[in-house]
Amino acid sequence: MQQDLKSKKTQDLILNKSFELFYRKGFNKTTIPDIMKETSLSKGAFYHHFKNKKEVGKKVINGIITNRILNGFINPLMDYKNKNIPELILNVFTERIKHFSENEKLQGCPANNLINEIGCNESEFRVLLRSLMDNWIDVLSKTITEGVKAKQISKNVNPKALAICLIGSFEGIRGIRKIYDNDELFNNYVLGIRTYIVNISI
Amino acid sequence: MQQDLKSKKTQDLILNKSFELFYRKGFNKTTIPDIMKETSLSKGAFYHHFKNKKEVGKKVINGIITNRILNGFINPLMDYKNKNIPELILNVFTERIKHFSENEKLQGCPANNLINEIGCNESEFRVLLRSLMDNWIDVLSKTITEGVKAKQISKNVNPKALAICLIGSFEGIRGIRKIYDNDELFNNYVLGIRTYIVNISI
DNA sequence: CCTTAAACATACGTTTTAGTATGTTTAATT
DNA sequence: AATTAAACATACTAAAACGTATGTTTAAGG
Repeated sequence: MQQDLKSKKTQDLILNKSFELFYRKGFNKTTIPDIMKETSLSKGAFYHHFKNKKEVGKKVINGIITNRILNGFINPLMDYKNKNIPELILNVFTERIKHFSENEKLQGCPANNLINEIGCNESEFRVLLRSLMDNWIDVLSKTITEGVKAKQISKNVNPKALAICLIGSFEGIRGIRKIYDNDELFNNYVLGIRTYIVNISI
Repeated sequence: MQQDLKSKKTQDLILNKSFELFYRKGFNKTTIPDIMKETSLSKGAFYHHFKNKKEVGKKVINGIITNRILNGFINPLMDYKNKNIPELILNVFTERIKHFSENEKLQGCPANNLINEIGCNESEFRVLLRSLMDNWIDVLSKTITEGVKAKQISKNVNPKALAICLIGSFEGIRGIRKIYDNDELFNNYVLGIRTYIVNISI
């Protein structure tokens, strides 16, 4: 039984280090020797626990990356009761961005990086990333719908369209920010989104 | 003199095929043998004309990719005289997207792909891509400023903030679209941006 | 305690790629 | 026409990566 724990622990170690390298260097630039050097384990350990890099990639998406999006951006949208919804949305999409670490600013969004790097070339990754985005879009749409119902957001707003614009702009900006060294882009993004949200708020 | 022409022609051939492969497979996944197979030339030809893949990458960015953005998205913003500027912007950012080829839908934006794939890891690419984006942001900001001056856009709008939101959302959506197989995302994006533009128009 | 299997480590074979070096052809110059 | 240099082609080297095969250690179970 204790062996199971050890196995799980090394698998998690490999997955965590893999995530960090995928995030820092990209999936394609990361090699299995790269990963195992970070873990201080051998190549034998890697192939004992995983079939190949692709399997690791899928588990990183389904685990670490999905959880990051869930914890950071989806779950916070779900407890909208007794809250002003435009304010909640503004908080999730613009306040949060201000407190990103330097790494998160320079390295962008792990999910969006993967989508752009191998989006159209790996159908298995594609499916996983798509259901992640589908979920995000869905939850945000529903939150916006609640905002409309609560008469906090204009009835003219199409919830899914707004959701997609918010998520799209957020990911786009996090990508473009990678080629800059200061926060001007983020600051302007916050301003522009605030204007949008204010204009559709009641 | 005719030799110069031939040299230029093969260089262009290599650059064009490189662009296609970078666009389709990504920069890192594209090898020099890959490129030369497409040109039906030998590896000797490659190293006769270029130092390495990185040099090709820089020339592809500065040439083909920059020109695509210029022709498709920057220059159309520059002749705003006698035009309704909100309409012009809407046209550039939403009408254009509807007529993308299937490849352009599945493969996203070449510039944004590169930004996300190697944005923070290659300082020379970074500089080139940044000046491209700077130019885009600048031209769009100025066009929006003209719209404000012409009393077609609300004075409450910060031109640079709006420019960055428009470009960011556009690139973000083009990225996310890569994991989908239909136009629902694009259609919702168009709707959401239209709402934004309409709300700030006078 | 002894067996056995899991958890690794080490070594190796194969393939791929970058880059070089050298050969050959073509075209410009004298 | 002969020379020369550019425009390629071919062959090769070295390094790196993937994946495997086989060894060794550790821990669980009878």
